[in-house]
Amino acid sequence: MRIRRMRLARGKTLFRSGENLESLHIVRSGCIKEIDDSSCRYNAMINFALPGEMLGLQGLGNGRYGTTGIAVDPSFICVIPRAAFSQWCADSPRVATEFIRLVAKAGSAARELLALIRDKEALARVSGFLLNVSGRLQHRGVRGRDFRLGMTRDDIASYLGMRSETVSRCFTELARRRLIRVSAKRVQILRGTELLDVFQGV
Amino acid sequence: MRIRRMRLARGKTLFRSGENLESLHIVRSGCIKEIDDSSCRYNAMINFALPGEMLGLQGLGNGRYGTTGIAVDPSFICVIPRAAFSQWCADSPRVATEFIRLVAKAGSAARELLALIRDKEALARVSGFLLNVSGRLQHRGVRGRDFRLGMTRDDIASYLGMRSETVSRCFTELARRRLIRVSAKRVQILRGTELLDVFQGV
DNA sequence: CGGTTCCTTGACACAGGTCAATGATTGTGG
DNA sequence: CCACAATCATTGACCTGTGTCAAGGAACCG
Repeated sequence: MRIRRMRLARGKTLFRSGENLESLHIVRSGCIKEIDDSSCRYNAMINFALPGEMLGLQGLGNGRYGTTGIAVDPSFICVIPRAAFSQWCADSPRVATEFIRLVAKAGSAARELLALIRDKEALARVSGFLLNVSGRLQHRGVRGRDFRLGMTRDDIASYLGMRSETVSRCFTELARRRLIRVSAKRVQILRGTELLDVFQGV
Repeated sequence: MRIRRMRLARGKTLFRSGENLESLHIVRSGCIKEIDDSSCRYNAMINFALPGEMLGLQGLGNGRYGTTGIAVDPSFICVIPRAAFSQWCADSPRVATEFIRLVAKAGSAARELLALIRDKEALARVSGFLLNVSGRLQHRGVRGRDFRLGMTRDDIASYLGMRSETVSRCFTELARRRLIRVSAKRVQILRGTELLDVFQGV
């Protein structure tokens, strides 16, 4: 049961919702979005994985992928066969406990997003989203203030529970205030502190 | 390491956010709401546990309670010491795997709520909420079409990402259409099928 | 029985959804 | 490498759902 590596072109599908969960994945480079195609909404993005992050954990609940994973940027992926994963858990309770921890953490990500969407207005959501991406990139040691957002505005909109027009307006407004700079898919964070203020609704 | 049972009066706190996770809990009767007091919002309910359901799972990620648990009805609770839980996991990989499943499922509940809030308007959210409670009660074999909602309108509102006034208006509207009957905290579901239609936004 | 908390209802305002038109970017085939 | 088409992003004008504020009534509790 070897761990494989693979390349995935933009727009290609890594796994499909409902399929048997054969492998877990780790993103080495690029970006994979998870969409919920069970939803009536078209293209409802419910998560996205940046370099260093894991995919498929929530599917362990019932052995099937709960989402469809699509590359929004050319990506490089580690593939961990499920059998290997199960073997590790069986071999070592310590590993199993660690995985419980990981899965629980994946759940709390959903909870954070929930809080963002329930309690904040549009501009705060977009600020929070940008800070979240920035933080996650920095956490892995890369360029956290100047990055490419491979996903479309529609993806971001469905992720944040709003419309792409509103996302666009928020980007424009934050740029007008000189907190960020945007050109197409490239985003620069100019004033992180003030962006945090907007996020927290000061 | 015995499993204890305890009684909890309405309004009493079962555990507090940030405290060391000493036990997991199962609700035998009554209802426990979990609120997120880290949020700036007052009384932000992020979950509630009905009879037969487990509490605290998402806290396994870091060994602390992530929420505060409060009884909204007089409740009867099973207390499982964390040490007992860890012991089971260490003794049997099978139990550990089962817990991974449970924790993953707890995460998917958050995801469902997320979908409800992102994609549906107020009336659909309230319908979905009522169907959810009804289904969970029936799942445990009890009166699923006629139940008491111990929590306040404010709790429901914060759970569903809206205002208590709007929750009230939705209840009134559903009652006007004769899909439910409401008197204070008592709710009867009269036409489940049509309620489902409203939920799905027909 | 009186006070407190909770619920309902109405009037009004505004954030964000909707629709439509234009411009920018990306991808493709010659 | 360029030209053309398709997709994606931006902006404006308008409209609607839900938040906000306020007032009155019902339920609950000591």
